[in-house]
Amino acid sequence: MVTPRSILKSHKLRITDCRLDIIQEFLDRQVALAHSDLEEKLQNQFDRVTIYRTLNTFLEQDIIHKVLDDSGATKYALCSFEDDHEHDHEHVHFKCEICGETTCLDEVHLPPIKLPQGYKKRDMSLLVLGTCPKCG
Amino acid sequence: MVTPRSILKSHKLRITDCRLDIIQEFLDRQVALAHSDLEEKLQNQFDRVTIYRTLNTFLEQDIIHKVLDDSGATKYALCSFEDDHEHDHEHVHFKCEICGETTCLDEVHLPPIKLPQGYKKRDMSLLVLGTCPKCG
DNA sequence: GTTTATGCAAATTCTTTGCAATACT
DNA sequence: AGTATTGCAAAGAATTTGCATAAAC
Repeated sequence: MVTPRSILKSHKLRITDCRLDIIQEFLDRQVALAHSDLEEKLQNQFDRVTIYRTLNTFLEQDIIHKVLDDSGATKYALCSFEDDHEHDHEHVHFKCEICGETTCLDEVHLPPIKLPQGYKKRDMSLLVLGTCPKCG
Repeated sequence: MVTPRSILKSHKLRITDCRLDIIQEFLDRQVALAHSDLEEKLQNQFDRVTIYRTLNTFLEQDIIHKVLDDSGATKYALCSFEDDHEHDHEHVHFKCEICGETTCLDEVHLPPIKLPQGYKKRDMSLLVLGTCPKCG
């Protein structure tokens, strides 16, 4: 079972309240979160800087990844730990233009893409913009 | 033929040096550019603020579009004026992890994607990360 | 006890806004 | 001439850095 604690332990990171709370937040809401979302949620519990540093630590450790966003804001989401076998490097996200939420569509898989001569692919991210079920 | 001048005219925008130079820069280099790239290139010719405003004007007029980037920097690229028929709302970009350049892969087309129940798509952007022909 | 994370202050970078001067049509 | 754009100064976000204190192992 995946818990904030187990995630930190498996990455050999110290267990602190801020880290636990941030991971918990990602687990609870299955959407991509920006620094500002976390700051708002964990209001006054942790310093703004600590949240930045925590996010950067998690990025380095591949606990979270950046989610592309058209608005300019940097958003993050948990890397999926289910299919951990080889970190599948394929991200499909949906951003609702009404509520602004970005969700990971883990169940959607990208068909193979043919790239022009000479290009070598290592990772792919698809961002779909539109209307989500809640807002539709 | 597409020239900086013709682009501005067809969008009913006034013809100014800054606008001409920025469009020219996009035409010359077929890559996505960040504000900082333009600032560097047009060094001391125009104010930083003017470049920001020009980019925003072009965005509103659909002369350029934002290109997703994993680095956090906002990048822009010209909208393709060839297949102008209905602004096809499908963007495929390739970012080389070695030289950092992002290019539009106009020749690559996304196969139709099946979204889960309730999601309605309006636009899609694919970012492929890897190695480009020059760096490969 | 040693190492690492946190909080606070402050520095940097990125982006927007207001307003007078300038350039475009 | 009338309107939109530019440059400059300044304000406001977003993000990073340094250092002493506090917490984790």
